[in-house]
Amino acid sequence: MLDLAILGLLEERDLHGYEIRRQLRDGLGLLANVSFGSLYPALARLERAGAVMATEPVDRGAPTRSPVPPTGSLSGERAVLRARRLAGNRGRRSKKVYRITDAGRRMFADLLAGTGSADDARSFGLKLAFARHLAPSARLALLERRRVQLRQSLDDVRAAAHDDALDVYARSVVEHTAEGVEQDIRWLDRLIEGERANGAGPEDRPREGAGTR
Amino acid sequence: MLDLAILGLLEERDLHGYEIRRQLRDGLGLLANVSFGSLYPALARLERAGAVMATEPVDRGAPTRSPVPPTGSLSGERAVLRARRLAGNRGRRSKKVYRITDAGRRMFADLLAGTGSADDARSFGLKLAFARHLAPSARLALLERRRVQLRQSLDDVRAAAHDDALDVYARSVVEHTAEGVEQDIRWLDRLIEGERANGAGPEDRPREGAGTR
DNA sequence: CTTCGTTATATCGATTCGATATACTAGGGA
DNA sequence: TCCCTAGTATATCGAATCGATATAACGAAG
Repeated sequence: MLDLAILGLLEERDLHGYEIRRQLRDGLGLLANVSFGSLYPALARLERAGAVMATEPVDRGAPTRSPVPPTGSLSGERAVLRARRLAGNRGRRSKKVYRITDAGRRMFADLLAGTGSADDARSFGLKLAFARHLAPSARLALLERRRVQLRQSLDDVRAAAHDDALDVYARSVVEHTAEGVEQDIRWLDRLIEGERANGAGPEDRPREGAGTR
Repeated sequence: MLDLAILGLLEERDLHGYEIRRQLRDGLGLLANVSFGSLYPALARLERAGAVMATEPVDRGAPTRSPVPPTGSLSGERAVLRARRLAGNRGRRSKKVYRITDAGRRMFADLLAGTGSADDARSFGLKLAFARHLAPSARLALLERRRVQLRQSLDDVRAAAHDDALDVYARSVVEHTAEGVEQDIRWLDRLIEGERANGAGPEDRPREGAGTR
């Protein structure tokens, strides 16, 4: 899930972890508010899998220092770092800038088109946010798969609403959930209609429509 | 999160794990469909914490058998079980029926009233579903806390929508998210109004003011 | 000069999920 | 009779994610 988001951003340009988080939060809002506790392990995972590679930023004067070895005393470690700083190491904290690889691009395409684990609202929202990378037919398929899932969800939640053992509060929760699903379905229907209108053209032309930024 | 749901159901009556899952799924729908991979660890956790206790169901003819020891051969283990069955052990698979303790009831009250980790939609929905166990003032406080959070979310997601680097698909996702939050707020407003109308009655006098002081 | 806010990477424990294994019963055909 | 499936029931495993926390550097404010 996170992998998709990371690779999607790296398709555009090279980024470091902090920047990835910011773009996800500022760009997609709540939907993609990801914590560092999942982001950094995810980046390490993707690097291990060969989907991304870490590149040293060029603006460093000195090569990356090895981590400070534990001395058993906090002040000891601080002393080491202070010595380094005073010794003329004026470089910034090393940023690890990540670049997507060919394998990563393949992985992104698979994640985006694949039917696996697209069943929660967040995964779907993320996929749709990157839907410009899909061929029109695959985009339509994504929307229709999601619609089928939501129809099923609506049936389930309506069945739950018929349970007469619910008190006012539980019932309100269930009914509000149903309304949310209905709104989702109407949204999907508008998107599907739009896709069909657009896709009426002759061929799949992946003409890019995103801003350059 | 799961702890709250489990304790809430056990407040009503004793239940075993499978039944807890069914009631959560059938009663609250999507909001509370929980997997066994979280349910059973949660029950073990609560038992360790002394919040619930496992009681043997009375309808067993024989005491619970110890687990079949590994013989190194599958057919060997099957043979043991077959022998048991043929020997007259007609009992069902042992169900572990859980009962809430006094400590569990206290824990439930704390989880329900506590402001901690109430920030996601699922936790809030769950709390509201059990809101009949709250004093009217605490119920109102829960709703108003949630409303503040949603207002903040709405600001965030609207800020995201102003990002002009978004293509049509990403923008649609963000706008739909905003609509969902708006709908949530309207729902909350209806609930809050209902609470105020109800709470005007002489019923519940909470003594210590849950609001302004 | 010290404190504060921001940028930046990283790890930890806890929770949750999905998949899987095991055990038992009941019913429906072949 | 014998097997196959479906339902009930408990349990564990690995992986993903979160929230909290630690560490580090730096510029601006005071």
